[in-house]
Amino acid sequence: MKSQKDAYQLILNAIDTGIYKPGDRLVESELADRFKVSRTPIREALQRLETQTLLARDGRSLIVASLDHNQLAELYEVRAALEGLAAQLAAQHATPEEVRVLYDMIATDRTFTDDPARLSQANRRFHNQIHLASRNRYLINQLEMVHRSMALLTSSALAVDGRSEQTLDEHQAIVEAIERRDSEAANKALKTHLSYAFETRLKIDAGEV
Amino acid sequence: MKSQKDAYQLILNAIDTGIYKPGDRLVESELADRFKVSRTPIREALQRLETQTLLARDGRSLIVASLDHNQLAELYEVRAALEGLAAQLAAQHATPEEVRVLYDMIATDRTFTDDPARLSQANRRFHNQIHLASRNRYLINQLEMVHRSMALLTSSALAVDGRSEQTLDEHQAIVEAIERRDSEAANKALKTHLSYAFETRLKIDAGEV
DNA sequence: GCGTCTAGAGTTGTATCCATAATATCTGAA
DNA sequence: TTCAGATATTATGGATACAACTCTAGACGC
Repeated sequence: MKSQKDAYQLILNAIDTGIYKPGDRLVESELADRFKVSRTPIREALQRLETQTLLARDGRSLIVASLDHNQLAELYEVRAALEGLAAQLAAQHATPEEVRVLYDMIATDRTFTDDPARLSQANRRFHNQIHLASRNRYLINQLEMVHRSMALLTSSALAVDGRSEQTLDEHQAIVEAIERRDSEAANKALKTHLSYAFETRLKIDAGEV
Repeated sequence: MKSQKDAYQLILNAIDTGIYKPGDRLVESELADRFKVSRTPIREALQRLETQTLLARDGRSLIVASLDHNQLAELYEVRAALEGLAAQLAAQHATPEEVRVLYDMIATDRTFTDDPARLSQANRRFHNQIHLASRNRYLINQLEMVHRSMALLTSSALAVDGRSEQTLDEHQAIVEAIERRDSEAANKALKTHLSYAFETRLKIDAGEV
């Protein structure tokens, strides 16, 4: 049975896989048709997506949100603050087991630095693990939203030459700070990491245009 | 005409005015009845409120979210990070006019330090003004959500003896840092301010129980 | 008397219908 | 040819009807 949660996921996937691109108008009846459900669950899913700012209003209708240069910069500022806080809290709360898991992740990730898609997923899991270690559910939620916005609306920045190795080195520095329980250093290390990531993205965007 | 936005506001107000308290179950047909609209706009409003974590699921039904001690602490941590960032950015972007407005607000607020309700509203406006000066729309959004959670789910912390004057002195310090364009100091001043505010809240909660 | 199964009421979830608003198109005139 | 006005089509928002699911209470059997 299709349900409201399904409709939400289905639309999310459709946006994710590029069936609907930023700026595209989403027509309820069209979505209902595509996913073989009535307009009701579609409408509710769309509203959810709208409140999460993944969709935007254009007059009366909804379009897939897009991030212009300024918005991307703004998003990165907020993300840096939240991720920095997560690292800081992780340094305070992470158990030895969690630290080991983080180290293991980095070690594993080093074995496929030439597979950007897989690395991107691994990157996501790494950051997620830090979020969880923060022991702050509200923060975890906020970061999930931030990541969703970024994941859907931008392509991966890990395909640049040498960026993979650099990324993992930065990850290493973050985990070391967490292991030392040095929350200040962890905060800073994560912010630095994101700063480089943002820089890389900007370079990609500049080149692609 | 009742509309979906109205339903959202109506439910929000109903929670705000204590008609529905944290933990209360919200029955769609009951709300529809109360507000003289059909279940459709009610449902959409409820979904919005749920994604904003003002409502939580309990099995199949929705209840008004509540903040326990831990959640309140978690919320304050995130709020401090975001408000700190806002102050930091405000120090970078605020125009002289905006700084003057902030100073004016403090001056005005000093004239009614004995009216907690009015002061609470003024406090809200003051912080809002700083948010706007950050020039970061995403951040403004996030902070609006944080404030909504806190405003709905906790009573004001400004009714404590002497806290009003102290609050305004802290506000003064924040604005001075912004005026000096000292973003680091602004960040710190706002975080300190919130730290005291949280401390006050904890004292209230401890006394009330 | 206790446990389980069934029947029923109540609530959420889905589909469809209707009304209204917005937009696009077509026609006519300048 | 272009602009304006009117009309027609289409999409969204709201109401209602219907189905599925859950939880409870009562009855029957062990």
